[in-house]
Amino acid sequence: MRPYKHPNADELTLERIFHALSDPARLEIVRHLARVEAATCGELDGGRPKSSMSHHFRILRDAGLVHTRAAGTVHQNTLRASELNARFPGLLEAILAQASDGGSPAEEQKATH
Amino acid sequence: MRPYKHPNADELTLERIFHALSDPARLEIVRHLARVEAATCGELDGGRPKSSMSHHFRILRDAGLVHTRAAGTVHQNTLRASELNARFPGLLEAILAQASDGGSPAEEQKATH
DNA sequence: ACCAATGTTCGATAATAGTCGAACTATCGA
DNA sequence: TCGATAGTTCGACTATTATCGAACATTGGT
Repeated sequence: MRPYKHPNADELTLERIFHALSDPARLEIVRHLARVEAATCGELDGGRPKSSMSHHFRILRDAGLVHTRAAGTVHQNTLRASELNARFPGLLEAILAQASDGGSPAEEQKATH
Repeated sequence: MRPYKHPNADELTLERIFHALSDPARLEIVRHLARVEAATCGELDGGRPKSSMSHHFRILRDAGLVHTRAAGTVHQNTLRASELNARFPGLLEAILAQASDGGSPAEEQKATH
């Protein structure tokens, strides 16, 4: 559990990002993080075991979508929104587009800017 | 080989789209289609057998990214750019962003608008 | 020091996905 | 009608990925 390895913004590949987002659990995590700013792994499990969540978070980290930082006994996850917007303009906007079907469009502004 | 089944714009899901784009061959196909307007399956194989290409095109069709229309003995594939832009604004822009690394940004304008 | 809580890592298993040859279908041209 | 061309479908094999329990590590509180 030594410090996490996060890829630099210029090391990200869309292929890896798309793979990370192709899983429903992970897409849900990303959308949730877009709304809440920061969240622990435990807050986002949908009844899934910890080992599964850890797996998904690792893939999100490796893809460069999520940043994880240990804060005491808890690990805070954040969307790497500004870096993603800089490297792939429009991507986050697209990810959150469908989530707003029937919801408030204003909700998304937090993460896309 | 009866007429292809293409999902309607409102039936598309990001999960399916992201899965379709998570394969390097398919991402390459989409990027190529963004530049050329229309292309046959055969034009886009990278030495891969026809059965593999057919598989990839089916996934791209099912995801709603590509439209295929039989034109004589050939099948013309096109990016469903306008529908994708309407449903997931920013998505195509993001897909083509990385492709322009070191290339001409003007190239992409064709498909994103 | 001990305990509880939060995640990670490991290993096994199951599910999903990509690859490719071969047989098949449909269309066009001679 | 025969042959050539473009893709699809099928089936088998391989590889990648998801799931989950169990053991482990780290931190904070008492």
